[in-house]
Formats: sequence, C-alpha cells, structure tokens
Amino acid sequence: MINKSGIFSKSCSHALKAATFVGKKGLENKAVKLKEIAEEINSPLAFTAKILQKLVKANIIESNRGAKGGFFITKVNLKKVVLKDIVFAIDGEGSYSGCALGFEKCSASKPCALHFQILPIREKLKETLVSTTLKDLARAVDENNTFLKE
Amino acid sequence: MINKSGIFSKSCSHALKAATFVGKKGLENKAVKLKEIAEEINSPLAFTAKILQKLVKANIIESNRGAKGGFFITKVNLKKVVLKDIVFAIDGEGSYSGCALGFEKCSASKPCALHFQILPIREKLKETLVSTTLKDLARAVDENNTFLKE
DNA sequence: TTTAAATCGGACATTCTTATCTTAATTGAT
DNA sequence: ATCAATTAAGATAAGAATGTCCGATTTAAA
Ligand code: FES
Ligand code: FES
Repeated sequence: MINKSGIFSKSCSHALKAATFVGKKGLENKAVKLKEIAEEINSPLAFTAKILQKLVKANIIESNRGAKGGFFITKVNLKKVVLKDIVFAIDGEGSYSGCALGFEKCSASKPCALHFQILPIREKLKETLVSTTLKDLARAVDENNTFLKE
Repeated sequence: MINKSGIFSKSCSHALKAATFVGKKGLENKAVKLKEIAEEINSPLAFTAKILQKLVKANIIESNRGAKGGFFITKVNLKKVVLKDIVFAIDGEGSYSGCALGFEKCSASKPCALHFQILPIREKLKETLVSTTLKDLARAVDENNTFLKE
C-alpha cells in the first residue's frame, strides 16, 4: 500500500477524511452537504463526490438527494464501520493483503524475498484497520485532538 | 506507501528484487548482465534497465559498459546498503515518513485523524527498512529460503 | 406545478506511473 | 581498426490514478 507520499492512495485518504467528517456530524445525527464536506477536508468538490458515491454503494454512509439532502451515517454504522471497510471500498483487498514484491499471492510456502520482513508489519496494519472504528476517528476529531486539514 | 496491490510501488519492488539478485551474485563477486537480471526477477527488460540506472546513480550498485560489462555490488555495499536506501532511491522519502492523510508533514502538534493509529506502524516499518541489509535478503535467496519470482 | 437545491452517473481531461523504443557511448576481443 | 556486446540516456507511448464537467434525477418547499 505504500506510495510516493504517504501510506494510502489519495482517493483512499480523501475517503477516510470524508467518512470521518460525515461520522463527526453523525455523532449528533446531522447530515452534511457535499460542498461542506469538500471544504472541511480540503479535497476537490467533484472528486469528493465520486468518492462519497463509492462509500454510499459500499453501504458505509447513506445519502439523500434533492433539497435538504446530503450525506449521513447511521448510529449503527458509525459504531460498526472500521477503517478496513473504507480502505476495501476504495482500494480493494490487495492493498492490505497483497505480496510486498508483487507475487500473485503472499504465501509462506513460496515466500518472496521480503515476506518475513513485511509480514509482521502487515499484520500490525491489519490489526489497526480492523480495530479502529469510524466513531473512534470521529470522536477524536470532534474533541479537537486530531484534524482533517492543515 | 500503501497502494492497490501491495506495499511498494512497482518500480520499488522491481528495484528491491533487482538489487537483491545483484546482491546474490555479489556474494560470489560476480557481475550480472541486464538480461539475466530481468529474467531472474521477471520484470520487463527496458524498465529494469531504467531502475538499475537509478540504483547506480544512488551509489547502491555499480555498472560496467561494453563487452563483459554488467551490474555488480561491492562487498562493502552489500553489507552496508539497507532497504531504506533502495526505497529512497526509487520512491523518495515521502514514502516512509509522509502523513497518512496527506498533510504537508506529519507532526504531533497538528496530528491528522489517523496519526496515532499509523505512527506505530510506520515506526515499525522504518525500523525494518533500516535494519535489514541487502546482504540479508541476498543470503536468504541464495539459500533458497525466499524467492524473487513465482 | 414550478422552482431551487442536491445527489447521481457518465463522459471527458489531466497528470503520474509504468513501459518501450531508439540511438549513443563504452569496452573487450579479433 | 573493426566488430560485437553491453550499459546510458532521452524520447515516446500506454495505462492508471486523479480530477472536472455537464446533464439527468430526485426532493422539498413556495
Ligand atoms: S510472499 Fe511476498 S509478502 Fe508474502
Ligand atoms: S499527521 Fe498524519 S500521520 Fe502524522
């Protein structure tokens, strides 16, 4: 999953930020409009729209069209959705279980040259991605302990 | 650094494989030709050439042109070069110290929403990348414990 | 019923990564 | 000197990721 500037692809980090902001508003049962989301996470409007649509299709957040519409997340999902769900929805599974050197499939029976070095790191990453909920992130942002833009 | 199919960019994983193979031959003080490298790591010839050139410019491996030419690594470098050096040479520094959500710079004073989750993973990755030498990888491949292609 | 506010969805444009092609430069052997 | 083998380097192409645009659709309210 490693690329030239950070851990996640841009799409994925925009998705994580967008979902976190929707989650933050979800803490108080509010829906938010696309425009507000894009501004709040400092991400291009149209591109943010595309990403939000993916999150909707992946049943992570929901949306309402028309006047008074917007994006929102249910209490249930806010608690249930973990980071892995978002990463999968945007980048797919390969991103967190693929072989470090590009083998078709990571396996201990034909380990690549980096297998034993990378495996523990990937395990730690997986553990974090499945144990961190969107609510965790949303709360931290809501309490001003962490931020969605610089 | 995370992308759609594995931990490193393709360029970077080709570089790691190529360097490891050159390193394996370096264990017995042999130079190898581009063609042999590309075949051995299952990577396109011309693209492999480009990557090898970057490794040469980064003083990780060396090359000789002309008949009987090829790529090789000195005993000193084989022992001294760590994975970080290769990753830096190909993908640059951002790849392992950039902010997970794309902030200009990762900092505890303005942590992004994922900072506290990602930091320990990145630290573990860094630790691995600086403590694993090319010789370590080359040896494991030489002993058939790990592989460079499927 | 009309209108304005939103999201949806597909086509399009741009930029970055990956890959190829071609020509030059270098070197050892004949 | 010439030739063949080999890396170096730059131009170019193909593909994927990122980003934009615009018209269609849905909805609430006037
Ligand atoms: S085989 Fe490459 S990471 Fe496991
Ligand atoms: S600020 Fe984003 S990872 Fe540290």
